[in-house]
Amino acid sequence: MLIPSDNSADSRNVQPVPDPAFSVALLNWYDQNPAQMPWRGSRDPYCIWLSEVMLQQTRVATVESYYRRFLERFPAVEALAAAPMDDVLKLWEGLGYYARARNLHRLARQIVNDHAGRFPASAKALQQLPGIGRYTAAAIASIAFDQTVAVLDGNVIRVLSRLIDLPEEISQMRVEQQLWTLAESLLPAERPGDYNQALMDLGRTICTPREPDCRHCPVQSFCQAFAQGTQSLRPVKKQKSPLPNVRAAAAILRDAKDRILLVQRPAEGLLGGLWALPGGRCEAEETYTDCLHRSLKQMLGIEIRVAEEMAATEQTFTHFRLRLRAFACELLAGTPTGETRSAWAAAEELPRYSLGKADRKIVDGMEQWQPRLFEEP
DNA sequence: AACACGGGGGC
DNA sequence: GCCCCAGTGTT
Repeated sequence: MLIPSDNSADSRNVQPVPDPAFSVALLNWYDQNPAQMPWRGSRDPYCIWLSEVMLQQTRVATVESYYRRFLERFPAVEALAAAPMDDVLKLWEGLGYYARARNLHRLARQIVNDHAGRFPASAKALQQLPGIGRYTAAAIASIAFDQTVAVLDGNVIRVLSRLIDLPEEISQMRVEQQLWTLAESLLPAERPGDYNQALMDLGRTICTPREPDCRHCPVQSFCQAFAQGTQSLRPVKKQKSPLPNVRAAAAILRDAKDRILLVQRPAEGLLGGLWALPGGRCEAEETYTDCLHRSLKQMLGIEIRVAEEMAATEQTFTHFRLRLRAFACELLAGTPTGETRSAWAAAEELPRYSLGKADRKIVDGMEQWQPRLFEEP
């Protein structure tokens, strides 16, 4: 047992006794069940950093192909620092949380310009860099630099909250702090990087959110939730409120050469820096047509006529549900001007632009809207 | 402490 | 449809 099994208020502040047998059992399992990933085995801080940023809130299976493409295009931090932001965002398209790509690019330039191309080795120094929080700093420091620092991510939270059968809701800062302390107390001095990865592998493959495979768990004998039969109840999470619905309208504007108008979204905020069909969110009670008139006048200073609806799509974001409708439009007056960067894109150029999923879906479907002017023979 | 920030995979 | 993912930054 790692800590007293009762979770009464009296025992809440009792520090767990680190049991060396725990890390030994975990590392043995790790050595005998190697999980293959493109970044596994590398000690290059650039590679570890890239993989860890991509893995933030993103599954291993999703990251693998992105990681390979990214490393092929930017083999070292100097190549990334020298690249235009648009290229970075294009490689990131579809991976989501685009602030990660912006911070990645910023950090690469910082490393090259201010740190002679070298990553700092300490978790504390790493955490000062953009896009690197406590988790990522500890992951890089332990894996690439063999520093004895603990990680705490979604996987580790699940494993540890089961290990001590934690009945409290985990989003509270006090509880999270308690889990960090527990993670640190369990961390062995030897092979901290492998140990951290072993803990995350365990959470990903054995100690899963639903129906954990406790029969094959290498640390089952240490697990209080297993002993109590409460593993499916841990960790305790706060229930989420229903998502609000957001309506948005997009304009399909074509010029004489049949190119369509794209705009670049503001660098910060939702889908920041990506390209998009011009348009925006509908205000309360506002019709889609009125929304297009308003937003295109505001963004680009142009007057349009809104014609027929060409496509509609739905997308669920973290905190709202988007209903996007796209309308064929006609340019009545003016030419795109103002703060918003815009471009007329020919069909064959569309793949070069970085678009969010909803816009990409609409643009990809365009070919079917009307017969091609030039059929293949 | 609460919220903004994407998209996909598994059931 | 719902959950949740190798989290971070802002307010």
